[in-house]
Amino acid sequence: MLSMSKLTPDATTLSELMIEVFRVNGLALAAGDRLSRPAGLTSSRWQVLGVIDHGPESVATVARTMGLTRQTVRIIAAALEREGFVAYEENPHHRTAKLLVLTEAGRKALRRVEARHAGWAKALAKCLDHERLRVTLEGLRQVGDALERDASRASRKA
Amino acid sequence: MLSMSKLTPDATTLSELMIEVFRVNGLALAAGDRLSRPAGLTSSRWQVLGVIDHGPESVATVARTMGLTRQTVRIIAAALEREGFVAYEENPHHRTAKLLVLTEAGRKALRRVEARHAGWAKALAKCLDHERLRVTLEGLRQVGDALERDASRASRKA
DNA sequence: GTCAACATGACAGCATGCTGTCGATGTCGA
DNA sequence: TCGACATCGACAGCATGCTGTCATGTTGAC
Repeated sequence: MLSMSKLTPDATTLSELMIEVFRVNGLALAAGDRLSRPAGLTSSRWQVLGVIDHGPESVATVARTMGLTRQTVRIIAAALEREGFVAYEENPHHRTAKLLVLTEAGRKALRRVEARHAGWAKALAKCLDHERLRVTLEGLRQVGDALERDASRASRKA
Repeated sequence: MLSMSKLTPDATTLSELMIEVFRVNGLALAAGDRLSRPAGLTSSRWQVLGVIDHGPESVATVARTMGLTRQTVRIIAAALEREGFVAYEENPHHRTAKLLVLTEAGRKALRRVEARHAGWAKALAKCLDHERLRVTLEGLRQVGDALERDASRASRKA
């Protein structure tokens, strides 16, 4: 995605935007890991805990919520269970599809990460202009929507 | 990165921005794969070819240029060599550090992807307002810079 | 009630990124 | 010239995502 020879100015700006998206994506993932590490978590594990904080859920449901595959969540859940952050609970509606539920340690870790995250986001936002942030978010959403239309068009053709 | 309870409005906007960055990142990667697949490539492989299009380079140099590790590029290069897109060339300045060089097939594949990419970016940019795109890029860069400062601050503390 | 879809969890295998380590090779200063 | 240091390619091992496949469970149409 880097070579930009023979592109129109608009297309060049778009390509530069993509590169910046890649950069911010990497930095944000690193920040998430940094925030969750002190609680013994990673970004993905923190996110799983966040999903089941609202109530016990099956692996498949968590996967759908997070936009990951069942298999991926299954691995994350196994790790979280091994480390005592979640437990498997019998599901009254399904014999084999057990429910993931937060343990006390899991809840405590989640609260800790959430507190760190809140402080971090607040401090970071203070360095940025709120109106500009809003405009950027809006623009990024338009780009995302355009990309999504493009993707669905491509998948229809294939 | 999803739970946003107890966040200030600024911090909430920032978090939503991150989520949108994740989304666009995924969509852009998928688009890159879609563009390069017809030429028998993936995003990473295309990018490696783009780097050595300017001239033969060692694995380590390509890695630095792309922001990946030597090991990762070594694997990609091995695949590209296996499939005939690149070849290893003797390096006059270093006996063991051979240079990656495009083969004719590699150059042809690269040109093909670049053409597809140019058309794709042009069509996509047409659906978007250029000025808005510029503002979004600018805003994203500020966020990226802030994240980078935050990361280097954190690494200094650790 | 039965049988065909569908949902779920588990397993194998793959892709692509990382780190840590090693030995070979280059480079530069004393 | 020689020795410390940096660089390079290679290997092992890990993390985290994916797909494909399978057996089992659940549900709904008939």
